[in-house]
Amino acid sequence: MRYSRQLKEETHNRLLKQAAEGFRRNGVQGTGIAPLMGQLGLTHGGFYAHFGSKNELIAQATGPMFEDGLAEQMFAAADAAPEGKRVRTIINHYLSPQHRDSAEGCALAALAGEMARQPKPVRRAYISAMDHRLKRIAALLPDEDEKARFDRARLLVAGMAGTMMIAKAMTDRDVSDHFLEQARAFYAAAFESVPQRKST
Amino acid sequence: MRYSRQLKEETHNRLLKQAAEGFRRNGVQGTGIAPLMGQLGLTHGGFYAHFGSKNELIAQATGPMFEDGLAEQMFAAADAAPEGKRVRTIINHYLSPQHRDSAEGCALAALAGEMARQPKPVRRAYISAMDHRLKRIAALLPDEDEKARFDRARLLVAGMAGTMMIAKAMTDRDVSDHFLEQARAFYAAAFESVPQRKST
DNA sequence: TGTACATCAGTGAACGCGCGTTCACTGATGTAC
DNA sequence: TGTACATCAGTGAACGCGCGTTCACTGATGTAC
Repeated sequence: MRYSRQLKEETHNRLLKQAAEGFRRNGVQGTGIAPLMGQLGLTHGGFYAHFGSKNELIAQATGPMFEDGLAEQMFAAADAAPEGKRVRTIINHYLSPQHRDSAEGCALAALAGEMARQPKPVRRAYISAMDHRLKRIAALLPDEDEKARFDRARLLVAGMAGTMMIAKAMTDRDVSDHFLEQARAFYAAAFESVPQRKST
Repeated sequence: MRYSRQLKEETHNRLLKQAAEGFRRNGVQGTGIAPLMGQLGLTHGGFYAHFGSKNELIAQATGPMFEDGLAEQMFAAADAAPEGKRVRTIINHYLSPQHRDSAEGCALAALAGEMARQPKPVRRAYISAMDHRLKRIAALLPDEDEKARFDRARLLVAGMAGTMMIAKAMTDRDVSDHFLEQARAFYAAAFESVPQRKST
Protein backbone atom coordinates (compact mmCIF):
# COMPACT_ATOMS: atom_id res chain seq x y z
CA MET A 1 0.00 0.00 0.00
CA ARG A 2 0.98 3.62 -0.33
CA TYR A 3 2.20 5.57 2.70
CA SER A 4 2.23 9.30 3.42
CA ARG A 5 5.10 11.49 2.25
CA GLN A 6 6.04 12.34 5.79
CA LEU A 7 6.28 8.67 6.72
CA LYS A 8 8.57 7.99 3.78
CA GLU A 9 10.92 10.75 4.82
CA GLU A 10 10.91 9.43 8.38
CA THR A 11 11.66 5.92 7.16
CA HIS A 12 14.43 7.26 4.96
CA ASN A 13 16.07 9.02 7.89
CA ARG A 14 15.69 6.07 10.21
CA LEU A 15 17.30 3.95 7.50
CA LEU A 16 20.28 6.30 7.25
CA LYS A 17 20.75 6.38 11.00
CA GLN A 18 20.42 2.63 11.42
CA ALA A 19 22.80 2.04 8.50
CA ALA A 20 25.39 4.43 9.97
CA GLU A 21 25.26 2.51 13.22
CA GLY A 22 25.48 -0.86 11.46
CA PHE A 23 28.46 0.25 9.38
CA ARG A 24 30.33 1.49 12.45
CA ARG A 25 29.49 -1.65 14.38
CA ASN A 26 30.04 -4.37 11.78
CA GLY A 27 31.70 -2.65 8.84
CA VAL A 28 30.21 -1.86 5.46
CA GLN A 29 30.60 -5.41 4.18
CA GLY A 30 29.26 -6.81 7.45
CA THR A 31 26.00 -4.88 7.26
CA GLY A 32 23.34 -6.53 5.08
CA ILE A 33 20.28 -4.87 3.64
CA ALA A 34 17.73 -7.46 4.80
CA PRO A 35 18.80 -7.33 8.49
CA LEU A 36 18.96 -3.54 8.28
CA MET A 37 15.37 -3.29 7.03
CA GLY A 38 14.38 -5.86 9.61
CA GLN A 39 15.71 -3.60 12.37
CA LEU A 40 13.19 -0.97 11.25
CA GLY A 41 10.40 -3.57 11.19
CA LEU A 42 10.34 -3.58 7.38
CA THR A 43 11.11 -6.18 4.73
CA HIS A 44 14.11 -5.99 2.43
CA GLY A 45 12.21 -5.36 -0.82
CA GLY A 46 11.19 -1.88 0.24
CA PHE A 47 14.81 -0.78 0.45
CA TYR A 48 14.89 0.11 -3.24
CA ALA A 49 12.12 2.67 -2.84
CA HIS A 50 14.72 4.67 -0.88
CA PHE A 51 18.10 3.91 -2.45
CA GLY A 52 19.15 2.76 -5.89
CA SER A 53 21.80 0.46 -4.46
CA LYS A 54 23.75 -0.36 -1.33
CA ASN A 55 26.54 1.93 -2.52
CA GLU A 56 24.11 4.82 -2.68
CA LEU A 57 23.10 4.07 0.91
CA ILE A 58 26.73 4.00 2.02
CA ALA A 59 27.46 7.33 0.36
CA GLN A 60 24.36 8.94 1.89
CA ALA A 61 25.06 7.46 5.31
CA THR A 62 28.55 8.96 5.59
CA GLY A 63 27.14 12.11 7.18
CA PRO A 64 25.24 10.31 9.96
CA MET A 65 28.25 8.00 10.42
CA PHE A 66 30.21 10.86 11.94
CA GLU A 67 27.38 11.90 14.21
CA ASP A 68 26.88 9.81 17.30
CA GLY A 69 26.28 10.23 20.97
CA LEU A 70 29.89 9.86 22.05
CA ALA A 71 31.07 12.49 19.59
CA GLU A 72 28.42 14.95 20.75
CA GLN A 73 29.46 14.36 24.36
CA MET A 74 33.05 15.01 23.37
CA PHE A 75 32.27 18.33 21.69
CA ALA A 76 30.02 19.40 24.54
CA ALA A 77 32.84 18.72 27.00
CA ALA A 78 35.33 20.59 24.83
CA ASP A 79 33.04 23.61 24.50
CA ALA A 80 32.55 23.66 28.28
CA ALA A 81 36.30 23.43 28.98
CA PRO A 82 38.45 26.54 29.46
CA GLU A 83 40.19 27.68 26.28
CA GLY A 84 43.57 26.18 27.09
CA LYS A 85 42.10 22.75 27.89
CA ARG A 86 39.94 22.16 24.81
CA VAL A 87 42.40 20.18 22.72
CA ARG A 88 43.21 17.99 25.69
CA THR A 89 39.50 17.37 26.27
CA ILE A 90 39.08 16.16 22.71
CA ILE A 91 42.14 13.92 22.97
CA ASN A 92 41.14 12.48 26.34
CA HIS A 93 37.64 11.71 25.11
CA TYR A 94 38.72 10.21 21.84
CA LEU A 95 41.56 8.11 23.22
CA SER A 96 39.57 6.89 26.22
CA PRO A 97 39.06 3.25 27.27
CA GLN A 98 35.30 3.87 26.97
CA HIS A 99 35.65 4.72 23.29
CA ARG A 100 37.81 1.62 22.78
CA ASP A 101 35.26 -0.58 24.56
CA SER A 102 32.23 0.72 22.67
CA ALA A 103 31.11 -1.72 19.99
CA GLU A 104 30.62 1.07 17.46
CA GLY A 105 33.64 3.31 17.59
CA CYS A 106 33.91 6.43 15.49
CA ALA A 107 33.48 6.40 11.74
CA LEU A 108 37.20 6.84 11.23
CA ALA A 109 38.39 4.02 13.50
CA ALA A 110 35.68 1.64 12.33
CA LEU A 111 35.75 2.27 8.59
CA ALA A 112 38.90 4.02 7.37
CA GLY A 113 40.53 0.73 6.40
CA GLU A 114 37.54 -0.50 4.47
CA MET A 115 37.08 2.85 2.74
CA ALA A 116 40.32 2.46 0.80
CA ARG A 117 38.59 -0.41 -1.08
CA GLN A 118 35.29 1.36 -1.76
CA PRO A 119 34.31 2.91 -5.12
CA LYS A 120 35.19 6.56 -5.60
CA PRO A 121 31.76 8.13 -4.97
CA VAL A 122 31.61 6.41 -1.58
CA ARG A 123 35.12 7.55 -0.70
CA ARG A 124 34.34 11.09 -1.82
CA ALA A 125 31.31 11.23 0.47
CA TYR A 126 33.28 9.75 3.34
CA ILE A 127 36.17 12.23 3.06
CA SER A 128 33.72 15.09 2.70
CA ALA A 129 31.92 14.05 5.90
CA MET A 130 35.26 13.73 7.65
CA ASP A 131 36.29 17.22 6.50
CA HIS A 132 33.08 18.59 7.92
CA ARG A 133 33.86 16.97 11.24
CA LEU A 134 37.47 18.20 11.10
CA LYS A 135 36.32 21.80 10.89
CA ARG A 136 34.73 21.52 14.32
CA ILE A 137 37.95 20.14 15.78
CA ALA A 138 40.06 22.70 13.94
CA ALA A 139 38.15 25.47 15.68
CA LEU A 140 39.56 24.23 18.99
CA LEU A 141 43.21 24.24 17.92
CA PRO A 142 45.59 27.06 18.84
CA ASP A 143 47.17 27.58 15.41
CA GLU A 144 46.96 31.05 14.00
CA ASP A 145 45.26 30.70 10.62
CA GLU A 146 42.29 28.60 9.58
CA LYS A 147 44.06 26.55 6.93
CA ALA A 148 46.83 25.57 9.35
CA ARG A 149 44.26 24.63 12.00
CA PHE A 150 42.41 22.37 9.56
CA ASP A 151 45.60 20.65 8.48
CA ARG A 152 46.69 20.15 12.08
CA ALA A 153 43.27 18.77 13.01
CA ARG A 154 43.56 16.26 10.19
CA LEU A 155 46.98 15.08 11.35
CA LEU A 156 45.67 14.74 14.89
CA VAL A 157 42.51 12.87 13.97
CA ALA A 158 44.30 10.52 11.55
CA GLY A 159 46.87 9.65 14.19
CA MET A 160 44.27 9.15 16.89
CA ALA A 161 42.15 6.96 14.59
CA GLY A 162 45.08 4.63 13.88
CA THR A 163 45.86 4.54 17.58
CA MET A 164 42.26 3.67 18.46
CA MET A 165 42.10 0.87 15.88
CA ILE A 166 45.17 -0.77 17.32
CA ALA A 167 43.96 -0.24 20.89
CA LYS A 168 40.72 -1.99 19.84
CA ALA A 169 42.62 -4.88 18.24
CA MET A 170 44.68 -5.53 21.39
CA THR A 171 43.63 -8.49 23.51
CA ASP A 172 45.36 -7.47 26.72
CA ARG A 173 43.36 -4.80 28.48
CA ASP A 174 46.26 -3.48 30.56
CA VAL A 175 48.55 -3.18 27.57
CA SER A 176 45.80 -1.37 25.67
CA ASP A 177 45.09 0.98 28.58
CA HIS A 178 48.77 1.79 28.89
CA PHE A 179 49.09 2.36 25.17
CA LEU A 180 46.13 4.76 25.18
CA GLU A 181 47.59 6.65 28.13
CA GLN A 182 50.87 7.16 26.32
CA ALA A 183 49.03 8.23 23.20
CA ARG A 184 47.00 10.82 25.10
CA ALA A 185 50.21 12.32 26.48
CA PHE A 186 51.87 12.25 23.08
CA TYR A 187 49.07 13.93 21.14
CA ALA A 188 48.44 16.47 23.88
CA ALA A 189 52.10 17.48 23.84
CA ALA A 190 52.09 17.70 20.05
CA PHE A 191 48.83 19.60 19.53
CA GLU A 192 48.23 21.73 22.60
CA SER A 193 50.60 24.43 21.41
CA VAL A 194 51.34 26.01 18.02
CA PRO A 195 54.21 24.14 16.38
CA GLN A 196 57.35 26.19 15.85
CA ARG A 197 57.60 27.31 12.26
CA LYS A 198 60.25 25.67 10.09
CA SER A 199 62.96 27.88 8.60
CA THR A 200 63.39 27.14 4.89
CA MET B 1 45.98 -39.10 -4.46
CA ARG B 2 48.62 -38.78 -1.79
CA TYR B 3 51.48 -36.31 -2.22
CA SER B 4 54.95 -36.17 -0.69
CA ARG B 5 55.54 -34.58 2.71
CA GLN B 6 57.77 -31.92 1.22
CA LEU B 7 55.09 -30.94 -1.27
CA LYS B 8 52.53 -30.55 1.50
CA GLU B 9 54.83 -28.21 3.40
CA GLU B 10 55.45 -26.21 0.24
CA THR B 11 51.74 -25.95 -0.45
CA HIS B 12 51.11 -24.91 3.14
CA ASN B 13 53.64 -22.09 2.89
CA ARG B 14 52.38 -20.93 -0.49
CA LEU B 15 48.90 -20.88 1.01
CA LEU B 16 50.02 -18.68 3.91
CA LYS B 17 51.84 -16.28 1.63
CA GLN B 18 48.97 -16.05 -0.85
CA ALA B 19 46.48 -15.57 1.98
CA ALA B 20 48.56 -12.80 3.54
CA GLU B 21 48.59 -11.00 0.20
CA GLY B 22 44.85 -11.52 -0.29
CA PHE B 23 44.04 -10.22 3.18
CA ARG B 24 46.13 -7.10 2.68
CA ARG B 25 44.66 -6.51 -0.77
CA ASN B 26 40.96 -7.26 -0.17
CA GLY B 27 40.57 -7.58 3.57
CA VAL B 28 39.92 -10.72 5.58
CA GLN B 29 36.23 -10.80 4.72
CA GLY B 30 36.97 -10.05 1.09
CA THR B 31 39.29 -13.04 0.64
CA GLY B 32 37.50 -16.31 -0.07
CA ILE B 33 38.90 -19.80 0.33
CA ALA B 34 37.91 -21.12 -3.10
CA PRO B 35 39.55 -18.23 -5.03
CA LEU B 36 42.59 -18.51 -2.75
CA MET B 37 43.05 -22.21 -3.52
CA GLY B 38 42.41 -21.46 -7.17
CA GLN B 39 45.34 -19.02 -7.17
CA LEU B 40 47.60 -21.94 -6.22
CA GLY B 41 46.07 -24.12 -8.95
CA LEU B 42 44.20 -26.21 -6.38
CA THR B 43 40.53 -26.80 -5.59
CA HIS B 44 38.82 -25.54 -2.45
CA GLY B 45 38.23 -28.94 -0.82
CA GLY B 46 41.91 -29.47 -0.18
CA PHE B 47 42.06 -26.42 2.06
CA TYR B 48 40.97 -28.41 5.11
CA ALA B 49 43.98 -30.70 4.85
CA HIS B 50 46.00 -27.63 5.88
CA PHE B 51 43.78 -25.58 8.19
CA GLY B 52 40.88 -26.47 10.43
CA SER B 53 39.02 -23.29 9.53
CA LYS B 54 39.40 -19.92 7.89
CA ASN B 55 40.06 -18.38 11.30
CA GLU B 56 43.01 -20.72 11.77
CA LEU B 57 44.38 -19.58 8.43
CA ILE B 58 43.99 -15.93 9.40
CA ALA B 59 45.78 -16.48 12.70
CA GLN B 60 48.63 -18.36 11.02
CA ALA B 61 48.92 -15.82 8.20
CA THR B 62 49.46 -12.85 10.52
CA GLY B 63 53.22 -13.41 10.47
CA PRO B 64 53.53 -13.35 6.66
CA MET B 65 51.09 -10.41 6.58
CA PHE B 66 53.76 -8.16 8.04
CA GLU B 67 56.45 -9.37 5.66
CA ASP B 68 56.32 -7.95 2.19
CA GLY B 69 58.62 -6.50 -0.40
CA LEU B 70 57.95 -2.86 0.43
CA ALA B 71 58.66 -3.40 4.14
CA GLU B 72 61.94 -5.16 3.37
CA GLN B 73 62.95 -2.29 1.10
CA MET B 74 62.12 0.13 3.89
CA PHE B 75 64.27 -1.67 6.44
CA ALA B 76 67.11 -2.10 3.97
CA ALA B 77 67.07 1.65 3.30
CA ALA B 78 66.98 2.42 7.03
CA ASP B 79 69.91 0.11 7.76
CA ALA B 80 71.91 1.74 4.98
CA ALA B 81 71.15 5.27 6.21
CA PRO B 82 73.47 7.12 8.62
CA GLU B 83 72.43 6.76 12.24
CA GLY B 84 70.75 10.13 12.55
CA LYS B 85 68.62 9.59 9.42
CA ARG B 86 67.15 6.17 10.14
CA VAL B 87 63.87 7.24 11.69
CA ARG B 88 63.30 9.67 8.88
CA THR B 89 63.96 6.95 6.33
CA ILE B 90 61.31 4.75 7.91
CA ILE B 91 58.82 7.62 8.01
CA ASN B 92 59.52 8.71 4.44
CA HIS B 93 59.11 5.17 3.14
CA TYR B 94 55.98 4.40 5.11
CA LEU B 95 54.21 7.68 4.41
CA SER B 96 55.15 7.73 0.72
CA PRO B 97 52.74 8.13 -2.21
CA GLN B 98 54.03 4.77 -3.51
CA HIS B 99 52.84 3.00 -0.37
CA ARG B 100 49.49 4.76 -0.65
CA ASP B 101 49.12 3.76 -4.31
CA SER B 102 50.03 0.12 -3.79
CA ALA B 103 46.96 -2.12 -3.82
CA GLU B 104 48.17 -4.09 -0.83
CA GLY B 105 49.39 -1.66 1.76
CA CYS B 106 50.88 -2.81 5.03
CA ALA B 107 49.13 -5.21 7.37
CA LEU B 108 48.33 -2.38 9.77
CA ALA B 109 46.81 0.05 7.28
CA ALA B 110 44.90 -2.69 5.46
CA LEU B 111 43.57 -4.69 8.39
CA ALA B 112 43.69 -2.84 11.72
CA GLY B 113 40.05 -1.75 11.38
CA GLU B 114 38.80 -5.22 10.58
CA MET B 115 40.87 -6.79 13.36
CA ALA B 116 38.80 -5.10 16.05
CA ARG B 117 35.92 -7.34 14.93
CA GLN B 118 37.86 -10.62 14.75
CA PRO B 119 37.74 -13.36 17.40
CA LYS B 120 40.36 -13.16 20.14
CA PRO B 121 42.82 -15.82 18.87
CA VAL B 122 43.06 -13.98 15.56
CA ARG B 123 43.60 -10.65 17.30
CA ARG B 124 46.22 -12.15 19.59
CA ALA B 125 48.18 -13.48 16.62
CA TYR B 126 47.86 -10.15 14.83
CA ILE B 127 49.11 -8.08 17.77
CA SER B 128 51.93 -10.54 18.36
CA ALA B 129 53.05 -10.23 14.73
CA MET B 130 52.82 -6.44 15.00
CA ASP B 131 54.94 -6.47 18.16
CA HIS B 132 57.56 -8.49 16.37
CA ARG B 133 57.64 -5.91 13.63
CA LEU B 134 57.72 -3.06 16.14
CA LYS B 135 60.91 -4.39 17.67
CA ARG B 136 62.73 -3.84 14.41
CA ILE B 137 61.53 -0.26 14.24
CA ALA B 138 62.24 0.32 17.93
CA ALA B 139 65.90 -0.52 17.29
CA LEU B 140 66.12 2.54 15.04
CA LEU B 141 64.73 5.01 17.58
CA PRO B 142 66.95 7.29 19.64
CA ASP B 143 65.32 6.72 23.05
CA GLU B 144 67.61 5.51 25.77
CA ASP B 145 66.07 2.29 27.06
CA GLU B 146 64.54 -0.61 25.18
CA LYS B 147 61.08 -0.41 26.75
CA ALA B 148 60.78 3.29 25.92
CA ARG B 149 61.89 2.65 22.35
CA PHE B 150 59.26 -0.04 21.89
CA ASP B 151 56.51 2.17 23.25
CA ARG B 152 57.59 5.05 21.06
CA ALA B 153 57.73 2.80 18.00
CA ARG B 154 54.16 1.69 18.70
CA LEU B 155 52.93 5.27 18.95
CA LEU B 156 54.69 6.13 15.71
CA VAL B 157 53.44 3.11 13.78
CA ALA B 158 49.85 3.48 15.02
CA GLY B 159 49.79 7.14 14.02
CA MET B 160 51.31 6.45 10.63
CA ALA B 161 48.88 3.59 9.97
CA GLY B 162 45.87 5.82 10.62
CA THR B 163 47.41 8.49 8.42
CA MET B 164 47.99 6.01 5.61
CA MET B 165 44.42 4.68 5.76
CA ILE B 166 43.02 8.16 5.40
CA ALA B 167 45.50 9.03 2.65
CA LYS B 168 44.30 5.88 0.83
CA ALA B 169 40.65 6.83 1.29
CA MET B 170 41.13 10.29 -0.20
CA THR B 171 39.95 10.78 -3.77
CA ASP B 172 41.96 13.90 -4.56
CA ARG B 173 45.55 12.97 -5.30
CA ASP B 174 46.96 16.43 -4.59
CA VAL B 175 45.19 16.70 -1.26
CA SER B 176 46.44 13.25 -0.32
CA ASP B 177 50.02 14.06 -1.38
CA HIS B 178 49.94 17.25 0.64
CA PHE B 179 48.51 15.46 3.65
CA LEU B 180 51.26 12.80 3.50
CA GLU B 181 53.92 15.49 3.22
CA GLN B 182 52.66 17.24 6.33
CA ALA B 183 52.49 13.93 8.16
CA ARG B 184 56.08 13.05 7.26
CA ALA B 185 57.23 16.38 8.70
CA PHE B 186 55.09 15.94 11.80
CA TYR B 187 56.23 12.41 12.67
CA ALA B 188 59.86 13.17 11.86
CA ALA B 189 59.79 16.16 14.23
CA ALA B 190 58.13 14.08 16.93
CA PHE B 191 60.26 10.93 16.72
CA GLU B 192 63.70 11.93 15.47
CA SER B 193 64.79 13.07 18.92
CA VAL B 194 64.27 11.76 22.43
CA PRO B 195 61.17 13.41 23.95
CA GLN B 196 61.86 15.63 26.94
CA ARG B 197 60.97 13.81 30.10
CA LYS B 198 57.89 15.01 31.97
CA SER B 199 58.34 16.31 35.50
CA THR B 200 55.78 14.74 37.82
C1' DT C 1 65.29 -55.46 -2.51
C1' DG C 2 60.34 -56.57 -3.52
C1' DT C 3 55.56 -56.79 -2.28
C1' DA C 4 51.22 -55.57 0.19
C1' DC C 5 48.76 -52.27 2.28
C1' DA C 6 47.65 -48.14 5.00
C1' DT C 7 47.90 -43.25 4.68
C1' DC C 8 46.33 -38.84 3.38
C1' DA C 9 46.88 -34.41 -0.01
C1' DG C 10 44.01 -33.00 -3.08
C1' DT C 11 39.32 -33.55 -6.05
C1' DG C 12 34.80 -31.99 -6.97
C1' DA C 13 29.91 -32.40 -5.88
C1' DA C 14 26.92 -31.00 -2.36
C1' DC C 15 25.34 -28.73 2.17
C1' DG C 16 22.83 -24.59 4.06
C1' DC C 17 23.19 -19.89 4.26
C1' DG C 18 23.24 -14.87 3.42
C1' DC C 19 24.13 -11.60 0.06
C1' DG C 20 22.31 -7.62 -3.35
C1' DT C 21 18.81 -7.05 -6.51
C1' DT C 22 14.31 -7.73 -9.19
C1' DC C 23 9.48 -7.95 -9.61
C1' DA C 24 4.45 -8.69 -9.57
C1' DC C 25 1.61 -7.39 -6.02
C1' DT C 26 -1.34 -4.56 -2.46
C1' DG C 27 -3.98 -0.86 -0.84
C1' DA C 28 -3.94 3.68 1.63
C1' DT C 29 -2.67 8.29 0.13
C1' DG C 30 -2.57 12.17 -2.96
C1' DT C 31 -4.68 14.44 -6.82
C1' DA C 32 -7.84 15.81 -10.52
C1' DC C 33 -12.48 16.58 -11.47
C1' DT D 1 -17.10 18.72 -0.40
C1' DG D 2 -17.45 14.13 -2.82
C1' DT D 3 -15.99 10.78 -6.18
C1' DA D 4 -12.72 8.35 -9.38
C1' DC D 5 -8.38 7.10 -10.26
C1' DA D 6 -3.29 7.25 -10.47
C1' DT D 7 0.61 6.87 -7.50
C1' DC D 8 4.02 4.46 -5.02
C1' DA D 9 5.95 2.74 -0.07
C1' DG D 10 6.30 -1.44 1.40
C1' DT D 11 5.51 -6.92 0.81
C1' DG D 12 7.46 -11.33 0.09
C1' DA D 13 8.81 -14.81 -3.30
C1' DA D 14 12.44 -15.52 -6.40
C1' DC D 15 16.93 -14.57 -9.06
C1' DG D 16 21.93 -15.96 -9.35
C1' DC D 17 25.89 -15.90 -6.78
C1' DG D 18 29.68 -16.68 -3.46
C1' DC D 19 30.57 -17.98 1.04
C1' DG D 20 32.67 -21.65 4.65
C1' DT D 21 32.44 -26.33 5.40
C1' DT D 22 31.63 -31.49 4.68
C1' DC D 23 32.38 -35.76 2.48
C1' DA D 24 32.96 -39.93 -0.42
C1' DC D 25 36.50 -40.48 -3.56
C1' DT D 26 41.29 -41.25 -5.91
C1' DG D 27 45.81 -42.86 -6.31
C1' DA D 28 50.80 -41.87 -5.50
C1' DT D 29 53.64 -42.03 -1.37
C1' DG D 30 55.31 -43.93 2.90
C1' DT D 31 55.75 -47.95 5.73
C1' DA D 32 55.74 -52.74 7.42
C1' DC D 33 56.96 -57.22 6.20
